[in-house]
Amino acid sequence: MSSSSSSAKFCFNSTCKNVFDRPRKGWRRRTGEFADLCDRCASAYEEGKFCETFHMNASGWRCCESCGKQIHCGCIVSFHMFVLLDAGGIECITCARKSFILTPNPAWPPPSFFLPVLPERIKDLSGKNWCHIAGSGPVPWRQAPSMFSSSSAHSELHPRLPFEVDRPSGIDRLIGCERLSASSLEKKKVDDSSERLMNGSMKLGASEIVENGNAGINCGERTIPCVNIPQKASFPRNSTSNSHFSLAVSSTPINEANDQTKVSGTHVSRLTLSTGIGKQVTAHNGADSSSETPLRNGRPRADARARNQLLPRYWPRITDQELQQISGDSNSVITPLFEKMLSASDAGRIGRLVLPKKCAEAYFPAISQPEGLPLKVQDSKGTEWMFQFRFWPNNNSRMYVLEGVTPCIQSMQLQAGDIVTFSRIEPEGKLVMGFRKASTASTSNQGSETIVAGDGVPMNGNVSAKKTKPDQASPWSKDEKSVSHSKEVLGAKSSFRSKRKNSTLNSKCKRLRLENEDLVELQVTLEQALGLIRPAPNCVPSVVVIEGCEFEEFEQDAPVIGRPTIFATDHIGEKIQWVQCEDCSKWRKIPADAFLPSRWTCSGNTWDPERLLCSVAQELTAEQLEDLLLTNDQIASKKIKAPKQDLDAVEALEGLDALANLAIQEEGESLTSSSQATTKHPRHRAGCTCIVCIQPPSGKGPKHKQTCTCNVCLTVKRRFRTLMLRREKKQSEKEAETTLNQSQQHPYLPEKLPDDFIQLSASTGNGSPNRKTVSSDEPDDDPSRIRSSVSPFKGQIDLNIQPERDEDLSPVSDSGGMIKLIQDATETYLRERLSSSNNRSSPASNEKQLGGGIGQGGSFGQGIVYGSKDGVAEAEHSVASSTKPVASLSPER
DNA sequence: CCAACGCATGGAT
DNA sequence: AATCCATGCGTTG
Repeated sequence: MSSSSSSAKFCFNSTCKNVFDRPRKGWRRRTGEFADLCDRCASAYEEGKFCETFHMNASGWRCCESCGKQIHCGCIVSFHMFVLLDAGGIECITCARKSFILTPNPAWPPPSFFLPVLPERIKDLSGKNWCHIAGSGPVPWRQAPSMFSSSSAHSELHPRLPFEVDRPSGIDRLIGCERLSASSLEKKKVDDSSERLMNGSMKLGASEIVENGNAGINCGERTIPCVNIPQKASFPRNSTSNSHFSLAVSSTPINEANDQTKVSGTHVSRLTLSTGIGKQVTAHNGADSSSETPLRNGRPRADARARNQLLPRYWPRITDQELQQISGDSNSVITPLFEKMLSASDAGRIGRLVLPKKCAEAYFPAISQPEGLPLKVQDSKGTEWMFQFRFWPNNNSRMYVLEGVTPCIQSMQLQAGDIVTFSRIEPEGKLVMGFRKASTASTSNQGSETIVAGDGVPMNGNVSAKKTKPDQASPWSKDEKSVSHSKEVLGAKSSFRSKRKNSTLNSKCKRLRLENEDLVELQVTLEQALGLIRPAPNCVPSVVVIEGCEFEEFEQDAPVIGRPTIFATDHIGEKIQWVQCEDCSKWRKIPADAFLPSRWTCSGNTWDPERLLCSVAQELTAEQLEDLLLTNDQIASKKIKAPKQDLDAVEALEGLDALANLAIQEEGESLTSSSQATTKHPRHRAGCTCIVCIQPPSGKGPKHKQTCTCNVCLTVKRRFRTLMLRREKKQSEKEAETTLNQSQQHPYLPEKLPDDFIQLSASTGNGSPNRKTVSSDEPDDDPSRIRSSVSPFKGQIDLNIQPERDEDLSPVSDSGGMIKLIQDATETYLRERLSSSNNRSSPASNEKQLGGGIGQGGSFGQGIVYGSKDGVAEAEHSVASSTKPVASLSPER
């Protein structure tokens, strides 16, 4: 492998030139090879004293801004010893590690710069030539952009290297790569890389480009036509973002073994630690590529398999915390390999984790027999698990699975939507499995890994209470956010809708996998949305506490969307609201019963003519306002405490969520895509709560007796009624439209039970899923089928019915529980419905009130009810009512 | 009857 | 159009 170093018999240290018999490896040269040193120099290097020993008289010494320690900044030997500070100056790596400020530093060549992929002619630049560049003074900033370019291009082609630890957020990557160039990701590598660079890069001025002249040399003959790349240097977009890097990897020089992968990784890790370039590199991390393979002298197997790029969704985004967790205090080098969001079946009790083919082939042992191999994988706690790594033949291809993962998954308490990460500990090569809960909210100052999304309870969009997070209790109460919140909410909602319906908007959303940025957006907007939901005028929501969560139920009128306000009591004890003007952000006092349109300004302050103008000062002092907001936040944060600790509760809530989602799903769409962070499984809709999706691993769900009057059951019953009413409404509308009065349909019967409803019911109540009798596969529009199964005249709902089989009216196999519950609900519903048909009142009138009869929206006192046909209102309503069984009919289109 | 296994299917990319 | 992969489902023990 080494042309120069292996043949060299002299110490690479030009000031030494000792002759040695057995070279010891020193720093990594730009060629990717290592400087062969004599014992003495190698020792000095390993002790971090090389520059002190040999370069004391050289230029480029600077002091750490924190501890004052002197670092030889201009030297390749020491470049891993410091980071460049944004504000200028440097900080030694020790201090940087402490302060976690390893922000991207574009100054240094990318790791790839040093990797052994350079053409031979470039290798000749090593040694003193390089010293002239790097060792002669401060970091060559001017080279940065071009280096980045090559970095980007190159990193694209390399598996993720040990140092390449994403910031938890990964947002910049999303921006720079996944989001902006999503469409290009699957293209050929060259196009791909170029495009990514273009998209992900900060455009540089022409002068900078020119100044990057030598970048081209370095790029040389790489697969990526680097000539083009400097045009669009891939500068970290998020240079302003608060990123930091994992420092879990060792920054100390590591003696190299024969493993080139590790070698480069080790080297690079130093590099990254010192420069932060890694973050930029991670913008394309993990993307193995065929083009790297022949160039690298890495482990043959990995290279041979790392022929194809991993899909971005498998790129490891392991966080520093995770890495540190994995690596512990050791100096192990962690190589994040890939990650995967658990699908329902992955997390299910089958115990098979489907591995992305390319990942499996790239990073796991080669297997030729379907039986595969036992694979030892260590989790982050150090527990070792033995899985069977195997494959099935599939369409002339293979499908790789990891079998026997259930215990591990359970021990990690993972569920669909959570993410498992696979890393490798070097040099042992041990596989480590980490995980990241989908619900892991953003930590501290780092963008969000994912905002609550996967585990459903809060983010299913079903909590209509004024859900807020303690730390963000009132997003709309903050000026900067309140400016556009109302528009944003509606816009975001419709945007989600669009994403779900129109895959052309964002192809990545086809799988309903929300990228981090979306999630951030979602968090904000949903929060805002929840803040916007108001009981309809004259409607007092009943508050139900379910498993510690407080829900508002809108039994009569669906909640409506309006301007968020803060309810308070004024000094004379009168109940009031405070509302913020969208234009001037001043807070105005309005009556407690006032309902405002989502966009409200002072000019709408009809209650206080003196404060009709934005120019008029607000009544509240800053202090009062602060108190108000604080109080509001506290109240809000009290409202929802997701009982995550209680699995049963979660499951129960998920059940409710499922029911809640029905209304949406009926329409074939859902706002709850946020809850479905996992890949949507093709035969189920988003938010699917079928057996596979929601069953607890053990298959044992919470059981409810027939007579159970717990909140869950009651709510389910109510929900069912709502569902029936909606169905009925739909049906009657259909009838009205077609003016086919001879419809054979019993007007009070739903055409069918939504599939998911059946599934949920069966699974929730039965606890012993039987997928053969619970089918959601085929949309069945034949009313007669399910109708028969829910026929009140049979007094039973056969939740096990197969929609395909009319004759399947077998009695419920369920032991009672939820099915009975639904049965009761059905009866109740029918009873009520029959009586109300005599004096037609509630549902219809509600509907009229809400939808204005035509469904085009109407006004409510001071407020505005968004029309039902714009889709948004419906969506909002769905969100609002999702945990609130809505007895009234919501406007349907 | 049930769970596990392993292939087939079909939606998504 | 090809491939991937989530998961359905028939088969087997």
